[in-house]
Amino acid sequence: MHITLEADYAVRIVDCLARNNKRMDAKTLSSCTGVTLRFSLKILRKLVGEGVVNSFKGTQGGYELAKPAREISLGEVLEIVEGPITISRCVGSDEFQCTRTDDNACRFNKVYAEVAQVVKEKLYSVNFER
Amino acid sequence: MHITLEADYAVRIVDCLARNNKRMDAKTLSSCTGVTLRFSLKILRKLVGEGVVNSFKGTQGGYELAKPAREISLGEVLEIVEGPITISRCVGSDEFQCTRTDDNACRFNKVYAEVAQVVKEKLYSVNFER
DNA sequence: TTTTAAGTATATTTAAATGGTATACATTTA
DNA sequence: TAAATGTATACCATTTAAATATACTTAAAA
Repeated sequence: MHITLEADYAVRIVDCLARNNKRMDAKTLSSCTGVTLRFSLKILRKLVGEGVVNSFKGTQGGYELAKPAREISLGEVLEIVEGPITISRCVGSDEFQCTRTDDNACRFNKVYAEVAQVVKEKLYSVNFER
Repeated sequence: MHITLEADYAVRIVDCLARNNKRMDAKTLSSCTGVTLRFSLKILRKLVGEGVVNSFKGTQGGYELAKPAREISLGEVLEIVEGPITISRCVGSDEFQCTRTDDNACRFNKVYAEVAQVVKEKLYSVNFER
């Protein structure tokens, strides 16, 4: 029940941008966060795609937060990289569907859903403002 | 942020024992839970080792709960199979230790620890009584 | 118009975790 | 003592995660 390294990296990157509060190129971000350049680019693309980060091409190009740090939540960043926060694989309408037929099969899925909800609330209550 | 299939299997097995409330051999448990016999045995060993299930050898042997279903929590079973419930890899004194040195590195680990605590409380509040 | 930096797309590689098997052996009880 | 059952250890296969590589395109500023 861990977050992936990639998700942790994404958090570092957003945090780095939030703390410096200026446009930064991928190379600088890479050394700031300790994430390899290539992998940084990969993650940055996802963040840009979901509207958390803006990118700028050309000289003096780079990345900056697309909105105030206060409006970016930890949960948001994690879900961009990890997908929806769920505990059980059955809960949530993923591609993974439970195939069990006995009625007691999913007795605990209700619990898992509740847990996921609590986790979500907690993670969305934290933002990147210093 | 999912539980593993193995953990889900372990829950099924304990649940099956709790619902039937009698000694059951591995083969029966296997067909009851839909987990392969071999893999059931592997999981059962862990459950026996941690005192959740008792095993009996010989003819009429098999497995039964080592204590009342009410006293076995979902969290307990999950942690037996998955290890300690944590969100970040740094939090919790695992073998994995954070090597980052900048002071902002673990700004979010406090949050992760809180989340893990909430998850734990929720999972330990549910037991296997019908 | 050249340089710098990012975008896109795809593919490969490596490593770790997960899920599942196989073999050989030990114990118990009818 | 034989049949049924559990134990221990090692192994293998698959999947997922993490990281790298290649090649080409687009955009902006000096």
